[in-house]
Amino acid sequence: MFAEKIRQLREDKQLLQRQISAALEMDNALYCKIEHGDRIARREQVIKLAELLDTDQEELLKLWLADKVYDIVGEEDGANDVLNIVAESIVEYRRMK
Amino acid sequence: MFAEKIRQLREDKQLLQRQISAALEMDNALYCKIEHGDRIARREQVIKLAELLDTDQEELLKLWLADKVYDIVGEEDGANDVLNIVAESIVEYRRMK
DNA sequence: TTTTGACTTGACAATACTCGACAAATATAC
DNA sequence: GTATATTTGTCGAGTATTGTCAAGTCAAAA
Repeated sequence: MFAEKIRQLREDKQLLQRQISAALEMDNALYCKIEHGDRIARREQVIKLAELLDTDQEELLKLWLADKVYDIVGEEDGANDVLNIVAESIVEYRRMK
Repeated sequence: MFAEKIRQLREDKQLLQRQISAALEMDNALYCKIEHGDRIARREQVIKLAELLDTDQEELLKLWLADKVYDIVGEEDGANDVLNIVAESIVEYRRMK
């Protein structure tokens, strides 16, 4: 998801991990893990990444969030029900505001 | 969501918070917070709760998970896109297995 | 109006997690 | 072979979460 995406983008731009990690001011080992999905980036890092990789920030953030959600429901049965409940309650909540 | 649900169920059964919290072996203050949504229960607690409240375990777990997902995407714009991405990737992943 | 019991809240302590750093291992190219 | 890029494991520091305690409100009973 997020991981594969940034790998792809990086390779498309022919950049090295260490170039990215330097720009993000993070240890290369850490960036490597992020690209593998072993670690989760922080929001600001994602934002900066979008810039570096020259891709849409919003879209990248969505993938990043999707990963986080997947971590919670991915293995669960009834995962889809859960997603529906959430979708539903978002609609409801936003109507109130 | 989860919070309101367990409160409702408890009241329906005419139980006191301290009866629940005793059965769950937790401080009553903590249970109170959970019932308010200030704190998140752990999985085993949810399972035990379903039993105590005489309700469907699966369903209660779904609400509990929904809360957690909501915590992640609730405030985000594009939340629905995120949910769709996740739903999609669940389908995909499960096909592979 | 005191008292009692149920519930709530805030501040703190104890735990559990995550991040980032570093070293070492593995791959890939030259 | 060397050199560079990537990957992996582990550890401490920092962060966040969970649980405890004491003090609080509120409503109904005495």
